[in-house]
Amino acid sequence: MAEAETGRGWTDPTCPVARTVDLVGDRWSLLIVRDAMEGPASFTEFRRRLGIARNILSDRLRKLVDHGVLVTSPSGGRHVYELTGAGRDLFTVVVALRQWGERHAFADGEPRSRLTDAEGRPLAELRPRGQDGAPLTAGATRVERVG
Amino acid sequence: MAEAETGRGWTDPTCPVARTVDLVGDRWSLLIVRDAMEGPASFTEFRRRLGIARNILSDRLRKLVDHGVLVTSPSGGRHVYELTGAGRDLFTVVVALRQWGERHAFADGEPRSRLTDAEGRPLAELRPRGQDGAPLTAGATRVERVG
DNA sequence: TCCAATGGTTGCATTTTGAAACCAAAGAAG
DNA sequence: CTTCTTTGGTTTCAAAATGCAACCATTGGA
Repeated sequence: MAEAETGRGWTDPTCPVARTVDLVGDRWSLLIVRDAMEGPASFTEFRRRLGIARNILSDRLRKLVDHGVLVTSPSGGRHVYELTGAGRDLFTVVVALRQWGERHAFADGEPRSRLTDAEGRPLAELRPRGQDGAPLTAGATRVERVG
Repeated sequence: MAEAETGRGWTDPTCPVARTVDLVGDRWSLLIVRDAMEGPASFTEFRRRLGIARNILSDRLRKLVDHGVLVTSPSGGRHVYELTGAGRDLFTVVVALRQWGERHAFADGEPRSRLTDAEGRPLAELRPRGQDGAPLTAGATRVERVG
């Protein structure tokens, strides 16, 4: 039943937002991807860092592999999970979630982890922009519906 | 029990990514926010567009209001839900999810909705960048852990 | 040969989800 | 003022997802 949603079963088949949520929008997948951004990791490493139940982790890793987000090398003893190109491409989503959380999910002064460049400087804030580079609010955009 | 996670109960209290996932990372909240981006909407409008169960929609709307993502005007007969500033700020997250879905969640030629500017042109692709504007991959960044 | 570590799977109880039925308030229709 | 429809829910209950604990299989030493 890991493949049950490949053909139909999408929440909203024509919406790319809904498809992404269907694939990685549960409580754990994006946190697994977040940790995988720091490098290949084993089942046990994910488990220690996330405090996730074993069977849930097993299920999520299998689904992420099925969906082409992770690959695993089934060599002896110790499996290592690593992001694919599609998985690394989720970096933008993770950063967007992180920046929103920094702005809206903490009280002033609460301790929080930070994402920086190699020299310890914070990243620029992500912002939707037009092809000309001008920032766009939601009101300045339109969804072209296909149906 | 809508407030049970305010004090503790976070999946990973110091991580802004995890906090955001705790707040809006279920199967429906981000789709509600996505639709709310197109303008204020009523309970019934959300229900028709999403095909969501009534009680789940009721619960999610209440939580999103509690979390400061939506506001509702409890005037007669018909409630209207509208994004707050924090809610509109989720636009970046929605666009990031949409762009990833466009790249990785469709087979070639499958019909899909598109997001454009007011003139029908596609948006620029979101990319994490340093303060100097240079694109950054995950490998070129670090998470400063606080614990 | 035994033993510990890794990478899981299998119950089973709890929680979340969802479909359908029910309820209440506000207009509109008569 | 009474009835009917629309809107905005709540309640109920079955099914699915979740998580804890126990168990199993393979690998690689001591």
